[in-house]
Amino acid sequence: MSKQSSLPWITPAGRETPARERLSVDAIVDAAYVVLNREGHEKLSMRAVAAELGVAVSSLYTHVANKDELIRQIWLRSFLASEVPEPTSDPEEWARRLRTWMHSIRDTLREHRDLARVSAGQHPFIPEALPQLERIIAFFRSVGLPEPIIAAAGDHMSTFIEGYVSEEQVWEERMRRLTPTERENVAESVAHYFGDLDPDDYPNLTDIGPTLMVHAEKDERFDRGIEILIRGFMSYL
Amino acid sequence: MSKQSSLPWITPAGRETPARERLSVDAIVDAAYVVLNREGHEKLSMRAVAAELGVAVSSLYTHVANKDELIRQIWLRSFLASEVPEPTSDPEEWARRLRTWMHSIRDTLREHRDLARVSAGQHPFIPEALPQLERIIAFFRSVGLPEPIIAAAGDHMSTFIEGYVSEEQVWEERMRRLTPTERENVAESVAHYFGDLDPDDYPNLTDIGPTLMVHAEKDERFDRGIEILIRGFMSYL
DNA sequence: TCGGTGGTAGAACGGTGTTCGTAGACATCC
DNA sequence: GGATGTCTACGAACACCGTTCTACCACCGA
Repeated sequence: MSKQSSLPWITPAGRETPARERLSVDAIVDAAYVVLNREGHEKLSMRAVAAELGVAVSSLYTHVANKDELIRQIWLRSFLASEVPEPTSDPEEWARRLRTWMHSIRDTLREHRDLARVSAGQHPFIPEALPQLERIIAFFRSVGLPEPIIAAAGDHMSTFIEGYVSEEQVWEERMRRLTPTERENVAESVAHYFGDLDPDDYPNLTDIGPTLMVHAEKDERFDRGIEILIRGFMSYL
Repeated sequence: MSKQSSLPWITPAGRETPARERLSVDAIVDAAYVVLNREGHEKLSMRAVAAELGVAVSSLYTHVANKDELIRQIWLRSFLASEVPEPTSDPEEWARRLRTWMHSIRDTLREHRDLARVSAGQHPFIPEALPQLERIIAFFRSVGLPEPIIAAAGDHMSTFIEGYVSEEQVWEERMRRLTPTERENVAESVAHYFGDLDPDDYPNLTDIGPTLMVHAEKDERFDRGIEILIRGFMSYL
């Protein structure tokens, strides 16, 4: 870099690096993602992000109004990254594309620890998100869904996926705190938990209680969940 | 109270009230509800709850392990308060009861500011919640839903309602921050926001964008949302 | 009447988001 | 080339937060 007038192999006293590598919103969001992945959403603080960048906390506020806006930026990046499927008027093909789209959203939320919890409650009405929103509406419209349903469909989809992944990660967090031997016996202790109930008091729970909690075949549950939604959507065609 | 051995009309020096009104989990949860309603979830702190009770912060910790447990207690009270409908095998009647149940859950969440946000992500598997859970399963079973669907149905229902009410209240919060004149023009500015878009770039958004955002007829949106869900459920009968 | 017990309280610790004034690097103009 | 002004990183500080520790003190049973 030619920022310094002194010769490059002579560093000015008291200054290790040329420094003043300019910050940017992008760099800040990058760092926030790193912190989020490594430490989880509870540890995602302005100080942690600043430390990740090797920068003072107060410097962040030149580029980002506050923590809420930083979180909105994090959400925005993942929202824009999602590949909205191409429109189609064939219901079967439409449902197939919707399914794989929902899977891909779930997967990106899964990849980044706690991104789901951070994303929940964000609205896609800010200007930067409009092109993506346009594509989403185009897709929902293409199969011939009535307009009032389209508005509900998008919300429904995102709240379901975010809620699902959040819950999944809460569960994983809880598992992470267990000892290895405890972890192995989870299925067993779940069975006991419901098995010990008095069948007279809890006829239904003793019956199907365990299936409520078994998160082993997680993907099955997700698939069943989105199938309920898709059937609901398709009933309006 | 007969806690003092001294005569009741003689108060010991330096002590205005008999004091030492014993704390309890119930009293703490009461106070937490008051704070939540009055100040919102961001202001719900251990210190605020303690102040509401006129008590030291540290005193709370003899009755409640930490803030997470306090929140779980708050959620538990609202969970137990919900009146689960009676089972029925008539699909039409079943759907009707499910609808009114979901309405009532939404209403209690609405009543207490930010209760929805606080409730999200709680699991009904703690022992105190089991009787209620038993009733819920009994209801879902009664119409003949397949077992794998039942597990998904409960989750689906609660994440939808919680997500819906949270979003609604975020919107209201935003409105609360506006000046009265701004508030009057919200519908207008929404129309402008989407109307100013180039129809060539955003054919779908200019068409139905406004219907996405109009929260005036909120209840309609909620009803459409739960109808999608119920149709999805019923498709498995 | 005397201990022991258990709930209360105050102070403190380490963390948080945010604000403010300062100081320095850069680009621009004279 | 030198002065000017703008932009931005920075350190310190403020007002909070959840939680812990220790001392105190009212009550209970002996």
